Order: sequence, then structure tokens, then C-alpha cells
Amino acid sequence: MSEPIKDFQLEQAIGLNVNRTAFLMSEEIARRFSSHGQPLSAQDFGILFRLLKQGPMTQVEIGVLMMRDKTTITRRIDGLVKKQLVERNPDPDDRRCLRIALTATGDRALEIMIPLVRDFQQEVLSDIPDEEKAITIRTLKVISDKLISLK
Amino acid sequence: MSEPIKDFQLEQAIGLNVNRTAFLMSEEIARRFSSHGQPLSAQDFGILFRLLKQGPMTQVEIGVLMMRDKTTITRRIDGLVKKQLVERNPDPDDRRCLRIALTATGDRALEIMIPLVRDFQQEVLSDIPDEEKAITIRTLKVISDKLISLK
DNA sequence: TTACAATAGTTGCGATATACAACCAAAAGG
DNA sequence: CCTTTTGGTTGTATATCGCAACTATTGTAA
Repeated sequence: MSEPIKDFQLEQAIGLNVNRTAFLMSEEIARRFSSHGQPLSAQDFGILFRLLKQGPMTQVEIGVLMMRDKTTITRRIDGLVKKQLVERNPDPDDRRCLRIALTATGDRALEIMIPLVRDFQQEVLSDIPDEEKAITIRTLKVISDKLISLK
Repeated sequence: MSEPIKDFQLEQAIGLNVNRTAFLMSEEIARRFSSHGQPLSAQDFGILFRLLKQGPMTQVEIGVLMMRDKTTITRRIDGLVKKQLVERNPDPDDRRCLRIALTATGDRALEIMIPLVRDFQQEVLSDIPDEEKAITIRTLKVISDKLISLK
């Protein structure tokens, strides 16, 4: 008679560790943003940074990247507009679309936040050999790609 | 003049990958719980599983493990009580405390959910060599331990 | 013993995040 | 044209969360 139920080791479970790490990282980076005058979430940073790297995007495009419903993006952008970090510009070629673009204020916010993020990631990974960092990131990508393919 | 801002590689950032993976894993495991008649979140599973492994706990103890305010735990336990998965028992030695304990229903729910979790984790990691799984989990632990020590 | 401090838990309240349904406007494609 | 698809907004509902304030109980120290 096997009793397999209690054999499961939660502390070794990838799910628990991924979740806890994600929670703690988001919390800490948001805390650092706030203490540098930028009260934004890690998610908001993600939006702003992509706008910097890739230029203006529509809300639907942002929604795909963030894996969120477009109504959720409407409201997140509302918040960023209210903080004057982005603006909704008309698309000259398609009057349905709004091109979400960084403002000068948004640019300045990123100039503050990007070094914070870079330092933060460097800091939390400082004890990890490069090889193991690479393996970790690759493993996470494999998992998320697999989960996306399931959907 | 260096221009380091845009050099930051978001796709290689540990934070983005950890967050996305956590989101996708939580979503998928909740979906599987639901489709097996157990509409619970990964967080709720975490509570129930710890109660199975460690026996009854107070709400404060659960809150420490989950890194949540005790008021949040009160309400999560409310939900689990309503689903008859746990019960609040008086502590004979301290009348302030409630010992949160699995019910028989909660036990049966775990008998369904634990194999789902085990299979799920095995499935998402199936293409990853054991060595790399171990490195990934260890790296995540190092990060979360470091973040906890910052608090 | 008695007063004060700490602890366990609850409730009121507000904030945040999220998505579905329904809707409008505009574009695409027969 | 007429129909379908697409981008976006709003109404509504749900879940999650934590602070402030409260009660009840326990611990502590004069």
C-alpha cells in the first residue's frame, strides 16, 4: 500500500518557489520605485519600458504582451495617463486605434526606474554564478512557453 | 557618453520571467482544480496542504507562511470554512487562538488536488534535466531568502 | 494583585486588479 | 453595400488585500 499523498514536497515545488519569488520581487521593486518618487508597480514599469523600447503601441498590443483583457489595459492606461506618464494619440491610419506613447514625464520616470531595476536584479542575483542565472531564466522561459502553448 | 538606459534587456530580466511564469502556473493549476470539481486557487491549495503536512495551525501562523496580513487570512479562512474544507477549533490552552484544521472534506479535496499538482509540475518540467530543475529551484530560494532578509 | 502591554482574531472601509457583457465607432472584406 | 472583425470604453461583479479600530485573552512587571 503506497501512501503517495503526503510524499509531495511543497518546499521543493517549483510552483511555490516561483510564486513566492515573484511576489517578493514585485513588492520590493515597487517599494524602491516609491522611495524614489515613482509610486508604480512592476507591471506599470513593464508597460512603460516596452513603450520606450518599441515605441507607441495600441492598447490591444499591450494587452497581448501583458496577457490581460483589453478592458484591464484601458484602466491601467487611464492610471498612467492620469500620472501624465503616457498619452493616447490618434493613429493617423486607423481612427479606431490609440497609439499609447511615453510623455517626457514618462521618459524621465524611466530614467530613474531603469537603473533601480538593473541594480535590483544585479543585487538579488549577486551570489548566483552566471551559468546558473542563465539556466534559471531559460528554465522559466521553457515553462512559460509550455503553458502558453496549452492555452 | 554612455547611454545605458535602453541597454536593459527586459526579456532577459529575471523579474519578468519569474512573474510571467508565476502568473501562468497559478492560472493553469487553478483551471485544473476547477475542472476536477475543486474551484480553488493555488494559494488556497497552499493553505490546505500545509494543514495536511503540519497539522492544525493558528491564523497568524498561516499568515506568516503566506506573508499576508492576519485580516487577509481571516477572510481566506472564511472562504475555506464556507466550502467546508477547514474548521476553526478552539485552542484548549489559549482561548484567543483558533486552531484551523482540515475537515474530512478538505482531506478528500487534497486527495484530488495533490496528484494534479504533482502531475502538473512534472509536466511543465518534463523537458528540463534534473540538474537544471535543481539549480532553478535553488536560485529562486536564494532570491527569495535575500528579499526576505531585506524586509 | 493589578495595571499595562502584547497577541489572536474580527469587522469596517477603501484601494487595487481583473474580466465578462454590452456597447460604439471604424475598418475590412466579401 | 452589408456583414464581420477590430479597437476601445463603460457597467458591473468578483477577488484580493491591508490599515485602523475594536474585543477578548494572555503575558508581564511593579
